[in-house]
Parts: sequence; C-alpha cells; structure tokens
Amino acid sequence: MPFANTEIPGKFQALLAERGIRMTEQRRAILNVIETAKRHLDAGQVLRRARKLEPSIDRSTVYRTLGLLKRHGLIDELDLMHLDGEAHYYERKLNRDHIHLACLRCGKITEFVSDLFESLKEQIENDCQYQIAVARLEIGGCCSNCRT
Amino acid sequence: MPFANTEIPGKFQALLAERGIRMTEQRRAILNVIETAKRHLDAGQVLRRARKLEPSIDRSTVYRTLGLLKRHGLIDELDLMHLDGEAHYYERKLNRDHIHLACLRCGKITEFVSDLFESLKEQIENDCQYQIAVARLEIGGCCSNCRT
DNA sequence: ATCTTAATGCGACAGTGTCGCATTAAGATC
DNA sequence: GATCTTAATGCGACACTGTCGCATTAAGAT
Repeated sequence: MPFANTEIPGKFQALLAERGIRMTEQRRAILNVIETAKRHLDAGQVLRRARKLEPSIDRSTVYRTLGLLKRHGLIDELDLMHLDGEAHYYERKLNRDHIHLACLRCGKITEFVSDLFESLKEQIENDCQYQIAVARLEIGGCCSNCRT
Repeated sequence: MPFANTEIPGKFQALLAERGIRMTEQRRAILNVIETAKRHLDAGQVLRRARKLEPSIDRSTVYRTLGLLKRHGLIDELDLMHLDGEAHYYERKLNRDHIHLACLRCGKITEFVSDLFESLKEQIENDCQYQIAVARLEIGGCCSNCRT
C-alpha cells in the first residue's frame, strides 16, 4: 500500500500466529494481496486478486478476514470520499496516521503526514477526555495537477 | 442538527429559491426535517420523518433531495465510523467545520471545533497545493462516560 | 388558464455487507 | 502419521443502501 513500504512481508501472518489465529490458504492469499498492494483496494478488488492465488475463495471469506484484520488493528478502513460507489477501502496500518486527500476531479489519492495532525489528536484526547482508537481525516478537493 | 442552533429555519428554502430551484411539498418536508433535526439522521430516518409531514414521499425523492443539498453545499455527508450499518448521515453545513467523535462503545456522537484543525487545513492547502472542498475528520474511540 | 419543464413516484436494479448452516481442514494431541 | 476438536470455509439467502429510466404530475412563468 502507498507510502513508506518498509514493512516486512509476512508480518501479518506472524502477528496472527502470535495470537493463536489459524492460518489457511485463503487467509494467506488475502494477506498477501493486502501486503503487496500498491494502492487502496476495496473488498471486491481484494477478492478478485486473491482468487488469482486461490481460486476457491468466497466473498464472505474476504469480508470475514477484513473484519478480523480490522479487529486486530492491522488494517484501517477508509471511505476515500466514496469516489467510486459506496465501497470501503483498506490499507495496512502503519506506525503513523496519515491524511488522505482525494481529488474530486481526477480521483487521485494523496497521502500526507503532519505533526499538526498529531497535536490535534492530543488536543482532542485532553480537551474531550477521549481515548482515540481510530482517527480518519479525509479531504475532498482539487489537486494541483487538475488546477493547472 | 447539533451544535449552535443559530440558523434561521427556512434558510434552505430561501437559498434554493434564490438559485431558481423549484419548491415542492416533498422538498419542503425534507428540508424541514433536516433543519429541525437534533441529531444526525441517515436517509432512511429522513424519509420516515418526512413521511409524517407528507405521506406520499418516495425514497428516491429523499436521495435526490439530499444530493441536491449536497451539490449546493448546504449539507455535509458523514460516515460517523459506520456505527450502525453502512448508511450515511447528514447535517446542516455550518460556518465552521467541526470534528466528529464517535464513541465505539455507547455510540454517542460528540462535536468539537479547534483552531488547530483550521491550521492543519491551511497547512494542507499550502504544502500539498490542494484546494479543499470538504474536510471530514472522524474519530472513533471511547468517551469519558464509558471509561469511568 | 395555458404551457414548459423540472420534480415526482414507481419499479427494477446493482452492489455491499451479513448471517446461518453444513462441510472442510488446521493444528494440537497422542 | 492417525485422530480429534473446533475454527474457518463455501454456499445460499438476505437486508439494505443508493441509482436510474420512464411515464405522470405539478411549479411557476407567461
């Protein structure tokens, strides 16, 4: 998935094994797809790609696996301003939260990290007495390419 | 909708009239529902409430009207971390963007404004050369009530 | 009162995501 | 390696959201 690709492939598998979760051919295929994806994929795209590795995989297995990874905090679920239909997109969770900018004209997704974002989250935790589990900042607008 | 309820009821109707958009009984009912709502409503809830004022209203009219209001920048569409199903929630657009905090335990939605958020948006516009149309910051976590 | 055309209701549809249930296979145990 | 327990799978059915085309209705200008 986008951004620093410093993650070790197979990390998901190791992390799930640690927690005593069974590994199946289907899961291996799905994890592989997500770990090696270069862009944000929705559930349907994950299914189609995983089927190339393991043709028997069913739609519901993909949803169940995505749910599993979400519950274990290994992936984040995004809407990306619903640029294309109503599906959700998934990406590996990295050490640092990032902001998603979706160009409403060309559909390009840009990622951005910011210390200000980190400060804002801290402010919220303090001022609102909130314990943040997920923070999703999505921006829709017009990218520089589309304005020139 | 939540927050400072300083808006004049009927404002939507006036704004749409200004732009030469036809007013119908159905639209009046839907606008009324959204303008007087005290919490975030999804399309289905808007439909049910609007039907109490104008029983003939169809589902597709609600969707078309929500689309109209969105296109004219009068309402914002939210996901609220999909606390309940996959529907979208709608709220009157106010002068100032606010952050939505969704408690994953009790489902309570809290709203929060922050200068830091405004600065962050400025930073993004500058650093990324982006023209922001919509900025949606949604946070999932645990509210103070649920932790005591 | 007439006319144009935007807006509506209706029906059909595609897509996403969920669930129950019978079957299969992971991986622990011997 | 064979056996066993139970988690995971595939399948089918389902609910729900959101979209669209089309014939009909009614807004509001004339």
